[in-house]
Amino acid sequence: MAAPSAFGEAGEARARRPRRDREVNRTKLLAAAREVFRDHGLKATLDDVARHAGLGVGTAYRHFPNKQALIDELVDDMFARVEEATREGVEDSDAWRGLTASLEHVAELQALDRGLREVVLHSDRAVPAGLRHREQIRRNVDLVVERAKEQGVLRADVEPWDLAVIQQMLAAVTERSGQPDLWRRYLRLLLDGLRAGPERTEPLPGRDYGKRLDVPGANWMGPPSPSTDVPAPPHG
Amino acid sequence: MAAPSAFGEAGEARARRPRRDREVNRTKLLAAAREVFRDHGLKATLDDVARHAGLGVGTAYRHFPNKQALIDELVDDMFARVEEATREGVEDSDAWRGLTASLEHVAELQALDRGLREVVLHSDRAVPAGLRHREQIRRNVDLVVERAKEQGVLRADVEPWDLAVIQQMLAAVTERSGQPDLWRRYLRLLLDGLRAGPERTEPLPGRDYGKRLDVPGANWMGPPSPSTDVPAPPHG
DNA sequence: TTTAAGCGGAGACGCAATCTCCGTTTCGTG
DNA sequence: CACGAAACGGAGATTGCGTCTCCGCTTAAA
Repeated sequence: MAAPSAFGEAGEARARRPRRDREVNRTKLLAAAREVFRDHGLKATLDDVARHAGLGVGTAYRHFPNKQALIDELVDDMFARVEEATREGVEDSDAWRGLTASLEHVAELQALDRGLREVVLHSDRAVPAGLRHREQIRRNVDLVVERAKEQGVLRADVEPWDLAVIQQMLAAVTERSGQPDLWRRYLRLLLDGLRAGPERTEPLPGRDYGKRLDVPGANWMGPPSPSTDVPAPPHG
Repeated sequence: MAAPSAFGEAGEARARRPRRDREVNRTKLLAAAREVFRDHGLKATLDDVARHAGLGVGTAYRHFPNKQALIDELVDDMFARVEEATREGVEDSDAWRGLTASLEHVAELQALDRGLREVVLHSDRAVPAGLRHREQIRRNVDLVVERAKEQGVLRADVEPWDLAVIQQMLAAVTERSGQPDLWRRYLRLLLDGLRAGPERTEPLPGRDYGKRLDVPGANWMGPPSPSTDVPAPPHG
C-alpha cells in the first residue's frame, strides 16, 4: 500500500504531458476506419483498418477497446449527415421538392458508403450509436411527410416509416448491383408512385399496421417507442 | 487386378437389391432441407438439416457430397416454381394483369422462402443450379414486358431486368422487416410508378446502361450473354 | 540521458462450420 | 435364423477466420 511505485509520489503524481503521436494516431485510425468501412463494409477487420492507417493492430486496440467502439464513433457521424440531409428537406417550402431532395440525398450518402448502407440495412447495429440523431431524423421525416400531404402532393396513405423502408430498398439495389447510381432509377419509379394523383384509386396495403409500425428495419429513422432506453444489444 | 475381393466374383457381381431405407432417408433429407432452408436460410448447417430429418450428419454426407450439392438440388426446384409464376403472366391476354400477377406471385414465393430470397438477393449462388430454368424465365419476362408496352400500359422506358431488380427490392423488404406481407405495399407503389401515364414526363434514369445491363443482381432472370457457359464459380 | 508512454505484430484464443472415421445397427438373402 | 454388406450415428478432427493480448522494442517528454 505504501510502496512508492509507479502510481504517485506522495499526494499527486505530476502528470506528464501526453505524447503527441497519441492523438495523431487516433485521428489516423479514425480516418482509416472511415475509408475502409466505406469501401469494404463493417465486416472489414481491425487489422485492415490498422494496416490502412499505417499502424499495428495493437495500436488500434490501445485506442479503442474493441472494434464495435470504433464503429460506434463513426456511425454517429454517419447519422449526423443523414440528419442534415433530412433537415434540408424540411427547410424547403415546396414540400414535394423537399421530400424528393431528402430521399435523394440520403440515398446518395448510402450509395457512397457501404458502411452506412449496412447500418441502414441491418438497422439493429445502429441502436447504440446513432441514437442521438435518430429522434431528430424522425421529427424531420414526420414533418416533411405531413407537409407534403397538406400540400396535396403526396398520397394520403403514406406513412413516415415508408421512407425508411424505401431507403432500405434503394440500399439493396446499390448493394447487389454494385452500380453506384442505379438506385436513381428506382427512386424515380417510387416517387411516381408516391405522388398524389387522381388516377390512383386503391390505397396502399398495410395501413392495418397502424401509424407506428414496428418494422425492425424501419426504426432507424426513429425509435418506435420514446421510452425505450437502449435495451443493451450484444454489442461485442 | 485379378484379386477376387469385394468388387465382383468373376464377371458380374450379382447386385443385391438396394436397401429400402436408403431412398427413404434421402427423401427425408431433401424434405428436411427444404424446410430448414426455407425457415432459416441457406446458411443453416447440414447438422441442422440432418437433425431436423431425424438422422445423423454422417448420413447426410453419404447422400450428398457436400452442402452445396444438396442446395443445388433444391434451388433447381425453386427456380422451377419461379418459371411457372412467370409463365402465368405470359398466358394472361391482359398484359398488365399478367405483369402484375407475375411480380406478385414471384414475390410471394420469395416472401415464404428465406432460401429462395437469399438466392434472389445474392444471385451468384444461383448460377450452377437454376441455370436450366433461367433462360425460360428470361423469355417469359421479356415477353410480358414487351406485350405490356405494346398495349400501352407500361411506361416505355422500362426494361425487363428492371423486374429482377424490383424483386430484389421486395426481397430486401421482407428480409429486413420480417413482415411477410409488407412487400405488397411497396409493390403497389412501384406498380403505380411503372404504369404508363400521361402525367409522367421524365424518363427513368439509367437508360444509358443499354438494353442488357450487366447488373450482378439482375441476371437471375436470365444470363446476360447467351454464350456464357457457366464460368465455374467457387461453388464450395 | 532517463523513463515511461506508446507502438508493432506474431500468435494465442475462441468460435463455428464442414466433413471424416469407425464402431454399431439394420436390411436383404439363403 | 444367421450372415455379411450396406447404411447409420455422431464425436471430434480439421480448417478457417476474426478478435484481442502480450511483450520486446521505439520514441517523445522531461
